[in-house]
Amino acid sequence: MSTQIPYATLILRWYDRHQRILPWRAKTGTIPNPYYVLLSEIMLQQTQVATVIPYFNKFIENFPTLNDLAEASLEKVMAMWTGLGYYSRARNLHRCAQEVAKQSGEIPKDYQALKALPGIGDYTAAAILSIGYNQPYVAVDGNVERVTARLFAIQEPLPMIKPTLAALAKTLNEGREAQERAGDFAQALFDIGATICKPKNPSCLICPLSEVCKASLEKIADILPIRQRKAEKPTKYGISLFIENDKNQILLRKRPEKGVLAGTLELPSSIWSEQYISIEQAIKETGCLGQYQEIGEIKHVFTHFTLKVKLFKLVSDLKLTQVAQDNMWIHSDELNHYPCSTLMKKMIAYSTKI
DNA sequence: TGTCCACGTCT
DNA sequence: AAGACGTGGAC
Repeated sequence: MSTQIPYATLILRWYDRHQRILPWRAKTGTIPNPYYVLLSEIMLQQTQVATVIPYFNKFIENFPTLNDLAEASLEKVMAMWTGLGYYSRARNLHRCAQEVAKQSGEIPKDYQALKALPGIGDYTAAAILSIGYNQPYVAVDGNVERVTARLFAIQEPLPMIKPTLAALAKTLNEGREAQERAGDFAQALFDIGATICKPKNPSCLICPLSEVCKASLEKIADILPIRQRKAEKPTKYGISLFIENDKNQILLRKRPEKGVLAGTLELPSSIWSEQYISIEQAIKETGCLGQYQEIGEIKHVFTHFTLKVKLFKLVSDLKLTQVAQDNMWIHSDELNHYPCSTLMKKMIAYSTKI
């Protein structure tokens, strides 16, 4: 007969011996500073602890209280955020401080009120309530997701399984101990995720949960959580024609007002399709009759697809058919006066060098 | 040296 | 409601 020690007990026992010392963290037995918690949690969004530490210290030196932050200029706040990335966090943080200062001056103790503040979403609201106010919320971030997926050996892929993982994570603090030590419990989960249950090479041998962790027992911890391989972006193919006259002007035309690179200038080009078409067909499509020589291939990555374009250069006289009526001749130096995509600049620069 | 990617919030 | 945000770390 075996009795199962609750997860929360194992986690808290470990935390009492192995917790990290962090500048925003309250010393054991002391009341946390909710402003420190809020500031650190905003900084920790998408950013690692080691990166955040010097920024947090600098902010606390300059803005010891939330009121100081609210009264500071946005410029100063932005300047101090420099290098930390995701700058909308800094703008939102500043607005958040101002809203709190304007209201009660106290950071809300209520989930909905917190979420209504700029820059605070599900995760951060739960983190502030648990760590800052010792309320039994489970803040589910990527670390907690990973710990949960391993603890229960969840093999379905993210992001599909995200809601299930969040629901499971929220069962971890059941029991009197974790309810009473909500802040410690939340931070304990983060510490385990960061120092033991790492994304790669998890240290199951020294993990307080190893004997109850399904993934560890099945020796599959290192492959969890499984992520959906994001759909490969399709590749499209096109042919573009580089045509220069004796005044060093380049033949360009305007793309349609809708769709990719709407309304920008382009080299006369075939439609981008699933595979390369022949140069003869591209000539017919564009209406730019003549002899061409292939000069290279340009690769360009859009959000939704990768584009490969074969570049051809005109090596004979040009004869335009009616299809080509809208074409215009532009000198490459004048190009800046027209809307022209990076892709086209790339292609023109390449062609000009040849 | 570049390329890929993290996974919280906002729009 | 998919995509943008921006840095640093992994390969």
